[in-house]
Amino acid sequence: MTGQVRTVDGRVAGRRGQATRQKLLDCLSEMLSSSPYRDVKVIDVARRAGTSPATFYQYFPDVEGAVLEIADRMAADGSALTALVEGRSWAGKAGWQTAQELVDGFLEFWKKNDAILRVIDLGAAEGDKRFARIRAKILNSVNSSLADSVAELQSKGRVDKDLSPAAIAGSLVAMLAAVASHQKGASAWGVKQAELRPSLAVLVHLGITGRKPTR
Amino acid sequence: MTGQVRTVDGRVAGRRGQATRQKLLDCLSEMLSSSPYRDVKVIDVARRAGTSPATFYQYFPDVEGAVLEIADRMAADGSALTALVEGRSWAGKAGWQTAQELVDGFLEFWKKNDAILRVIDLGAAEGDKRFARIRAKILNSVNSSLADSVAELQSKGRVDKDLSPAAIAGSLVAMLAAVASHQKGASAWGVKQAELRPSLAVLVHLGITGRKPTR
DNA sequence: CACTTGTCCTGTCATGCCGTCAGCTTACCG
DNA sequence: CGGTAAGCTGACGGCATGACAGGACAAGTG
Repeated sequence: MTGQVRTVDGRVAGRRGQATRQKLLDCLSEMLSSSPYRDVKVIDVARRAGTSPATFYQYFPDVEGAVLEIADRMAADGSALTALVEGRSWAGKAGWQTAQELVDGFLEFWKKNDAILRVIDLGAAEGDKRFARIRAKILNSVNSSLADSVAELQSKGRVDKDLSPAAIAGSLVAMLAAVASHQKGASAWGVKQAELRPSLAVLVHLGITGRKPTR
Repeated sequence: MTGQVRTVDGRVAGRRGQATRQKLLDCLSEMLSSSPYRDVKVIDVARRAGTSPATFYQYFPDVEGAVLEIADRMAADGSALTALVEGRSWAGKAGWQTAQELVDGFLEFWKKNDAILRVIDLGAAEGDKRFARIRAKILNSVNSSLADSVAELQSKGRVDKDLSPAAIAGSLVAMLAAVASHQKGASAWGVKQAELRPSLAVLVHLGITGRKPTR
């Protein structure tokens, strides 16, 4: 599946080359965490990696290209989110449990990858299809599974039948992503971190099942 | 309240100066809509405004400074969102009406100002307090009003009392903002635009009142 | 061991944007 | 009409970008 790693000018990268390439990606990741996306410069990344700008351009067309690579890898890793919803029950106490674990997993994942996720979100919002695809890949793993649950509860008459399951699931997932990406600044709008988790869990449970959770 | 407009080097701006300044802001706004934030350069803005980069730096410290100015004005304008929730009822059919109009107003506002709102969101997520404050200013107008409604319904026993009203309201508002900022790309994750509105309205109504809307 | 081959890195260069300054032009006012 | 402050820009040093050719290095070959 993963073809050979290639440089911009078409050579195949060997062991040493892949190591520097990886180091550049790592340093770029750190830079994204510590400074605004707009101010991340190739020369800074190269310096931090102990190499020169020319080397960077041998492996990536530009900063955006490298960011896409990081995002792609994280997207693959992000399929771990699927485990949070796949095969879970939304009935009774188990449903409350499911909602809580989904929220926790989401916040955790976002906290761990906040820098790159910010950039993906921006790219997608700006209309860049490559970023939009990656964002969809990450969220869809949760999204489609939630949509299935909604559709199932619809057939039992618990949820309004003329609503689109995908739209409900998508909105809830977007909510989780949005809150997660601003969780650091939550206190700025007068909410304590600890209050966020239960509230989100209740909202998710309400949205999926149409009922308040039984704890 | 609004002090005199001043240039970077301390002069007071006269009629002509304020016009140029405004033109620069307008052009920057257009640039933000048409190209990625990362690629917006001072020289492009200046060229489009029919002036020189040096002039830009006379009125703004840098691109970010000008963006903050645009954001600030929009935040003032954005208090129009307050009208969507202030003094509205969440009971019965009126409640469903309120939810729908809130969603509509939100999506509309976002569609009109998507470019600048994207940048504000990014800045806030990156931890810049100036952007966070502006974002809070926009969202708080809706947020606090919603929180009041939740608190009121809590006292009637309709909503769980150990949940933070501010956290619930904040999460719902974050959802609206997130979906709004990705509404163009909604089809990418398999949802039609038209399906979004009712789903969001239902979720908001559920979150605030704890009950499905009666239509 | 010298030689070859192909990968890997960097010095260097042209180009273009950044951010600042001195200085020129324009408008206003007594 | 002269003085004063506002308004604008040309020009400049500095730095990032992106391309290239060539040197360093490791591994295989006779």
